[in-house]
Amino acid sequence: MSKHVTINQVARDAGVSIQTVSRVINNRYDVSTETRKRVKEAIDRLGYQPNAIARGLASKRSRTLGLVTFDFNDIFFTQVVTGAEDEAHQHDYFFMLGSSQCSTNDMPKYHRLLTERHVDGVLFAREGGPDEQEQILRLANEGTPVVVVGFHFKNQVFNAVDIDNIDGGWQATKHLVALGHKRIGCITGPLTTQSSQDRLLGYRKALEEADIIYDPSLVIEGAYGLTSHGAGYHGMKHLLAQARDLTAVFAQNDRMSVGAISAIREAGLEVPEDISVVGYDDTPEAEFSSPPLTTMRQSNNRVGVEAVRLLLRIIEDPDREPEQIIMKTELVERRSVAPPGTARNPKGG
Amino acid sequence: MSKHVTINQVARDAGVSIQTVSRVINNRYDVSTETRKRVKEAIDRLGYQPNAIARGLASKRSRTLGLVTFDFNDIFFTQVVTGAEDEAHQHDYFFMLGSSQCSTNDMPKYHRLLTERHVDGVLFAREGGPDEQEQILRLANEGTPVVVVGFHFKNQVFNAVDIDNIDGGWQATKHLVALGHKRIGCITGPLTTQSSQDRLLGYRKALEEADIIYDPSLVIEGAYGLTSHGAGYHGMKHLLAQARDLTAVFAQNDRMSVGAISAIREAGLEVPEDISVVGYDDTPEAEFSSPPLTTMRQSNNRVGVEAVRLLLRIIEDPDREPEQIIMKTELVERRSVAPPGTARNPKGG
DNA sequence: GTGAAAGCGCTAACAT
DNA sequence: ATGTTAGCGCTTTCAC
Repeated sequence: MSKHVTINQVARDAGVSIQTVSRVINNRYDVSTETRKRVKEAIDRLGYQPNAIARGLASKRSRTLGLVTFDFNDIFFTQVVTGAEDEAHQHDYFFMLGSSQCSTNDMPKYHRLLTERHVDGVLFAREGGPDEQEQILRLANEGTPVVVVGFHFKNQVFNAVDIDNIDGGWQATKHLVALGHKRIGCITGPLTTQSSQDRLLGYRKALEEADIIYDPSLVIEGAYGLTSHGAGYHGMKHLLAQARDLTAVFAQNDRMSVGAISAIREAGLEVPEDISVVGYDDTPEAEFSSPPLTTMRQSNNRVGVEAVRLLLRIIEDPDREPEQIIMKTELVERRSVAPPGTARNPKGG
Repeated sequence: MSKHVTINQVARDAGVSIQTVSRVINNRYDVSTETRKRVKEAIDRLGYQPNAIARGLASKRSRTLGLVTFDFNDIFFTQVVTGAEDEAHQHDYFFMLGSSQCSTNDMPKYHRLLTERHVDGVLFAREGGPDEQEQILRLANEGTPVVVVGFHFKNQVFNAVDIDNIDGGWQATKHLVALGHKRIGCITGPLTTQSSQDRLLGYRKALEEADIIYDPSLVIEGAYGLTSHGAGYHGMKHLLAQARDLTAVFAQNDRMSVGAISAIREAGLEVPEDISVVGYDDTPEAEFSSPPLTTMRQSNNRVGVEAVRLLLRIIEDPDREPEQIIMKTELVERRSVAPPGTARNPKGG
């Protein structure tokens, strides 16, 4: 219950008007060096901290950003959030959480963030369904600063920071193809998400380039988030039943890869001797799972940082042209991949 | 840029004064049913949303909570956060993120949350060092509503929600002991954390009860968070070199277990035939790693929910007695554990 | 039960 | 370069 110092006391202490103090804390140029110094001293002396709530009310800028995430259990998003939070703090912004699911007939949380808490902008770190995407577009059209992360709109340039998933899927698959694999399975993420579709597109592209005919029965849909491991496991079981001549799998995230490997082992097969596995994300477990995972690496932190920078730019200049930042991925080679036919004893051994 | 409806317009529309509207939105009892109805209609008609910033300034209650986490990459905390956020929203509270590390000579983020953003309370979902703990105690003494999660103070009752880690470590180890294991290794979390110390305490207790002499050379310190896998891997390598007669390991989180299993395999041994492994957390990967992990399960979401409830109670009544909520853990049996000596061929085969 | 007045701590627009 | 005057949109007294 320590009494907070107000701008008033600082003004009195420094022998200036409230206004002048305001100018100093807002770094305005029109204050004489001497006055500025005097005010700053008073601020330090009294330990004054401007009240962000009052500033927000008066200036109509809350210096608060809304954060909408699907869940904190997907490594991509948690890393993005970490980067985003850091960058926001650098600019004296704070994030407010608006992630949690709401009861169906409720208003979306980000809406409340906008109308009640008056956040200056919103970072969407989840790919919602078409409904939500439409909402996002509408929001942006109404002039709300919005940046999306982890997906982007294909038919228009929208403020977004994303990973080049087509290229990622292509690189992952091409790596397998280059080693001589011809029967390559694919366990996708949820095909409602663009990232999964894109990674699948990259997969197909790599096959085409190698004149390998695309076989839909080698593709099975998995899941992101907490259920990934299970999805990878069951997906792999299915693929194994589907095609015993499979020699490689591209699982669209590392968690699914781990689940897939589990299923492969259960079938009495070895990774990579019988079946090679490529993951995606280069999560921490990738390096230390058995075998260590060949996977696609991307700087998710960086995605968060760039997203906040972009969002801040939009807040400064709401009329600026939309900008789409697509970042690259790189292949990390470990031990879950080998040329086909390296099994010590043929299949099932 | 849609003009926000203000309380003024609602008052005019309903033909009442501003205060009456205020009373209605604050659910005060001293409004006649009829007036209340009229006001509510006006609110709906105009789509009025009270401006939380203005309310905060006037009432000195921001309806905002500060959230301090170590990082979002530890499953315990992310799940706690998910539960906490949900519960907060139910009570019209929002969370502000104050997690990120700050430059050394900077003020801690949670301090800015308190002095600048005027959050009504702070949830500490990380166990900082002694310095931070002292800060937390000081904050609380000054009357700031604070709840800590994931650890608690042993020498005093402080507002905290935590897991009974001693019991958890005891259960995990006892399970191994009951199967006949005598040489049981332990890969702890960072021993600077209470949870790791407690789990270790439980481990020792279980050994003692079985008259197994505690051998410090079987205990090695690992890590939480992103580096867990690596720590588990290296820790296990170390243990294996240290004691070839080891038949079981209690790794204090699932990620370390996965890393440990990797190391065990690399040494040409099998899990659980040669070495049994018990993890902790029952993370999603536990079920689908190979082999599926026997581990300790706890409801982390629930921890978050209870923490917010407690925090809200404190905010309502700052003078209430401190309360410490310690939740239980349960063992989940899967396939990473077997009685000792089940190897098909003896060690190294 | 309802309204009028005052003010939360700051910024904006205009003065000087 | 600095001060004055008005609010921002609410809640809080305290009237009636």
